[in-house]
Amino acid sequence: MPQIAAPRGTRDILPDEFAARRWLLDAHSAVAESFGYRGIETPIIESSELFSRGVGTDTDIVEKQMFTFDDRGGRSLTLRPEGTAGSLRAVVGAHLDQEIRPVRVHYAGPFFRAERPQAGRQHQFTQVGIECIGESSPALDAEIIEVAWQFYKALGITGIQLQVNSLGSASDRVRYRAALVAYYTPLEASLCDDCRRRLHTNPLRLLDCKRDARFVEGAPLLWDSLDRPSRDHFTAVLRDLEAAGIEAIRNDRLVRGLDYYSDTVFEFWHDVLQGAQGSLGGGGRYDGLAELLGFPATPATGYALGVERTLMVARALGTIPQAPAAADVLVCSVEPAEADAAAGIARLIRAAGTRTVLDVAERRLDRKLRGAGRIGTRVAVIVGENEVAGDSAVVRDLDGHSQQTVPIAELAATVTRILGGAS
RNA sequence: GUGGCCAUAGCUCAGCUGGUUAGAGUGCCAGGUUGUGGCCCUGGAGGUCGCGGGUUCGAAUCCCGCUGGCCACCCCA
Repeated sequence: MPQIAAPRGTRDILPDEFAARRWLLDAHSAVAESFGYRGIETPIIESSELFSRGVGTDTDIVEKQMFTFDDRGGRSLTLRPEGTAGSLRAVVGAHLDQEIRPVRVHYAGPFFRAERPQAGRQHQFTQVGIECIGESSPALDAEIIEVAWQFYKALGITGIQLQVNSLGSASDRVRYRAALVAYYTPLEASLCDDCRRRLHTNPLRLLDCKRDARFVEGAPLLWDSLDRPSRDHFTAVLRDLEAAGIEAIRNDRLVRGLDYYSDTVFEFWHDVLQGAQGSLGGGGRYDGLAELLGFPATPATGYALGVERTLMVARALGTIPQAPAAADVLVCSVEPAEADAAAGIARLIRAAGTRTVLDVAERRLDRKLRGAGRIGTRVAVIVGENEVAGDSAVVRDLDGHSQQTVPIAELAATVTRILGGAS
């Protein structure tokens, strides 16, 4: 019978990697909370409509990357492809923004997109993110970027490249889109296949075509279509970033793949990862999203960062801390006759708050001690015939190569002292 | 979704133009040391050669399909 494997595009997180992820996730929570963000968790399945209306029907995500299915009542549900729409639905739906403004929240969890899998691109992937909901101040755009910046710093990741741009208001974008289409339409015959498609589906995407770069040079600039408030907003964001000591690279061709963005958009890149994998995360302002979802107009801004890709960078840079040993102490019996006594001693040591592994297998003592070295415990406690007779145990300091016979009453304290002193 | 590369012990890989018992290193288990680790020596277990079909006297090796991984593109985390 064929063995069952994890589905295509999904992976198991085994203990070594689990520790590294927890390190990253804890760092993100800690940094976000240091800015006053509070944790939230929203459903992994949502109404398909949340994304078709929120993210946009013409986006790649909604067109071809969603895992969608009908529930038993015939309602269309979707495995969430991104976190912003759900977070906004949750916060505004619960009227949290009626109590405190802005509402600052952070989250972490799995997301799903049905693209062809590749390193750093899986059907199921993980993002950490924050959303700042209820106010339109440019200071908040700068604030969320600073949170991300501090997060990378906490991970020891240097060399992050921050790109920023402004998409302007919804009406600015309509105006700009028209200007772009007017510019490209006469050129249509000379465009690459992808660009001809983009011209009709998502004209803003024309800007990041690599093949038709020569046309991009002469294309109208987004900035020229922005009205005064949007220009002022973006100028203020740039000023705040500079004041925070964050280097931002203006990229007037940066357009994000989701329809709900307006004004500030940004992305984080790192060049130790090749190609598109270097895109670590991004975000921006989405003042129009709440209305698209049927809620009262509510300005908001936020970001989402890819956990797997960030870990790839941290691994490449060697900033992931060594995973702690699984336990501090190995308790082993010498002969099967001492198994019960050894188990009791292990309980005693655990009760004192020390992580303890018990080995009462029928094998030679030297193999058990070798196992202690493999696990990485710093202390071995040996329980043999003599020790049981004397209500004691041998406590061996594996780093210090010394050992002593200790009465059971003093065992836990002795172990704690060795562990405390050795580090 | 489009195109390309790849798939052999738990892991990293070797296996020449098809040839009979598929190997190495490492890890695992055991013995050397009838109660003391990290080194060393010896032995052992462990493989439907990703899956299915085809060509052939004979397939890990050649062909086709499938599955999975990787790479580029699209796009994005």
